[in-house]
Amino acid sequence: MIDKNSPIPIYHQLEEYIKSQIECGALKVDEAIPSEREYAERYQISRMTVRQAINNLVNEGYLYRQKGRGTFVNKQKVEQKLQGLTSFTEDMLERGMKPSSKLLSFQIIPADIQVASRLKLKENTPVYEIQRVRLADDVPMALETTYLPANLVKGLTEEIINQSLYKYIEDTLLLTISEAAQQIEAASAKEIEVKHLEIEKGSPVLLILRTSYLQDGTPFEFVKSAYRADRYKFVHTMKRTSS
Amino acid sequence: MIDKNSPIPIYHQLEEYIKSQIECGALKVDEAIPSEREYAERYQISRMTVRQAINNLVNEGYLYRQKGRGTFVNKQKVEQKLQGLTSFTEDMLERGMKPSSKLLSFQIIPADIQVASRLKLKENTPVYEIQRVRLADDVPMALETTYLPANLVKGLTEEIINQSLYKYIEDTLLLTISEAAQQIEAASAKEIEVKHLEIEKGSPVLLILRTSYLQDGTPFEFVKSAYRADRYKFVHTMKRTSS
DNA sequence: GAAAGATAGTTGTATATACCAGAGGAAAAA
DNA sequence: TTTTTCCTCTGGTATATACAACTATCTTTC
Repeated sequence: MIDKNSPIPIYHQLEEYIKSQIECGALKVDEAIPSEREYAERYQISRMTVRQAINNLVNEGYLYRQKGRGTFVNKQKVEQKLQGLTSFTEDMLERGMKPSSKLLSFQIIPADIQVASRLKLKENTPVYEIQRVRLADDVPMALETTYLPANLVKGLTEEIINQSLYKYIEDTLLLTISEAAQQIEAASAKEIEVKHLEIEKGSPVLLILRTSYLQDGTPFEFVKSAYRADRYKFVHTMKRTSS
Repeated sequence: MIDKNSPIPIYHQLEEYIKSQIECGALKVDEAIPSEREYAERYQISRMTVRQAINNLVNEGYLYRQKGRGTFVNKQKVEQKLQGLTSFTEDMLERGMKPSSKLLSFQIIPADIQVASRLKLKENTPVYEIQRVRLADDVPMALETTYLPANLVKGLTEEIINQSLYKYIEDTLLLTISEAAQQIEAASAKEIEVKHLEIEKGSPVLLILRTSYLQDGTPFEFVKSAYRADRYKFVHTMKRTSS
């Protein structure tokens, strides 16, 4: 279960293990999980390491502690899914469509002023540029250009981006995607968009500029997307913050 | 500053101290705070204790870490407020512009199929229809049509809607606005939008359809807005919900 | 039988130490 | 001058240990 020689931190392995135990029902709601000392003993790791794993799960709301009694499984939080930050792939699946991509270009280039500013990098810092036509049910839906700091996502290959970039970032690089700021506007299709989206010149497109951040606030992704206005609507929910 | 004999845990004392330093401006946004080792040395406490204090502040969003560089002060939550549900008036004030309106029509009409569906009413139920040109710094920004169930917001007058509708609903009718669902798309300006927004035929516009709900889930407002694409961008933030 | 005390188990706080990995600048080499 | 190497700073991970504070149970005492 716990592999000390793995490059994945022990506390993270334990976190995943406990989470899986909760999800498969081996640990039930309001039931005490094994004590910190027991985990330490069982897997021959330090109690402080166990604490680090449990602390994270407490912060994420999976567990709660009671001094002198133990640590218990929390009720699953009912997430409001609609407003979540999702990739194109996740978005399309949610809408019941089959997502696919056509890769136009994939290269490392020096960041121009806009990209550098969005990713909080110095100008000309190397970044991946990935340009794709995004398809839904095999019909062009959007023209998307993604920029990633080259030093953050080393070893990116065509294969990976054909799978799920977000999955790679979260599961392999072990980075935690936290939040994103989006800017949405309407525009007339430019030459390149006319060509790849198979629309007429002057047709309206929905432009979405997104900057995504890791938990520590580091920007890790800047995406420019141009969606076909006749095929795509952006949907989200908002809460009223009482003044 | 740090009292080892206090019954208050050391890490908590340090937390409060760092927070006060942020609030009084001694530590500025995006500025590095002293390193963990420096705090440990300065107050003769263990680095792990310092880490515990800083961890908590990171989890609460006061600080963010960057491996190899240091720990930095985060933007205050006030700057992260943009995501809230706001009226046009509040939105423009937030952007530093002067909002105003030109009332085009104000009447009670039977709900058509779209409006009835959005407000969860039967067709032909009476609703207020308010059509306005929204101006920012005296320049047309959007054409907006609002629908309100007549039985929910009785006694609506032109005066009230020239003030703040949200204020009236919350302060006078004592209804609590909870959340809204929005649908954002791009389109080409229609005849009526061309006329009132002073744009050319075929210009792109940003369409925003919003349904707002009270705390008990009752829809109380349906708004159709067409914004000038060259003057308005919709901005918001999203959180990543871990799968 | 009821109250008081001991006991064992839990999490909470704190220290000292060690090594790893990323970032950045200084020194050395080309 | 430009490139490379190295050193030192940073936070990240992990261990071992100790005692405090709280909870629940068992045991003794009244």
